[in-house]
Amino acid sequence: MRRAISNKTIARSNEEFELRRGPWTLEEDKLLTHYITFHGEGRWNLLAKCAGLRRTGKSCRLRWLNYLKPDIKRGNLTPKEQLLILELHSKWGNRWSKIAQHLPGRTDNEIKNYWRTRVQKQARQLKIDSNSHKFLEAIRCFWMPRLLEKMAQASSSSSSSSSISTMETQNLTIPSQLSNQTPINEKSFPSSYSSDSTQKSQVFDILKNPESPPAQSFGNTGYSNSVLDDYYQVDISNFDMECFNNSVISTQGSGDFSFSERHISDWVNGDMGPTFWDMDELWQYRMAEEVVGV
DNA sequence: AACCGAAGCAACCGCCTACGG
DNA sequence: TCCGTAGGCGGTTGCTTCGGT
Repeated sequence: MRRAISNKTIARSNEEFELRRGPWTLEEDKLLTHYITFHGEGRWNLLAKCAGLRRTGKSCRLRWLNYLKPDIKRGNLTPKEQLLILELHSKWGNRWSKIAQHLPGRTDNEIKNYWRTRVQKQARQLKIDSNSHKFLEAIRCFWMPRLLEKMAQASSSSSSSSSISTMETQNLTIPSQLSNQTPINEKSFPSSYSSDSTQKSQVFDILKNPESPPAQSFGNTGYSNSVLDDYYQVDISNFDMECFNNSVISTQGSGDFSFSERHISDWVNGDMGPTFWDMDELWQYRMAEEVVGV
């Protein structure tokens, strides 16, 4: 009997110290949030013990930073956020946390997931290495222009003074440090991007100086209530590759891409091959033809 | 309605670095 | 200088959800 009780006690003791894994429960979230609210972050292992959580310190830290922290922004990435990710990734590569510093409310994990699920998916479908120059060039020439156009369109719909048409986006050149052939400068922005030079230069500053403190980045800091937010805060559900809708892109000269009147005309007349209402189809079709050279 | 594959994402793992003793 | 620990980061895994058949 004594031995039975002893074994039971030992078993319970082991159970008590056994670390939990897997999805967090509501109760655990409450414990962690409550503890941090009153005691602050840091000393994660100690925090886990004191809060009564059977989790590793690492696990607690991750849960807090990626999910529970009050300023975490949920929902789809806006076009401007996507653009910034593309731009910063071209500069820094997989430095997710560094990139995340410039997207207030977004976590490195979220950005990493976005890159892997959305961006790398396209590379896989095209059978090209997502780290290759070819793919980076494709992003610069195809994806980014569409994001810019989408943002401009959104701004034009909210502001009667600035309008943008597809035709106006001809010869669009994307600011990027990805390629040396396209040095970043303020003139790189389409003229139709904004009639307000102040707005244009603010966007330019962020892309040009990503090293600047996050406080000067997008979102609710620095430029809070700035034109940037009014200008680019677009809530477009599931917006990413569908940004290519209606777009027709051609190659010109030394690898620079621009919208061409001829292709627009072709598109209007329905001579553009696959139905371009399907984004993946468009992407694969045009990329295979223009970039991969198939 | 059931099944299945793909996509999305939360969580974990392992490695690296910084720091204090 | 070495060692142990904590924290941070990028890569990977696996569960859940969604959409198609």
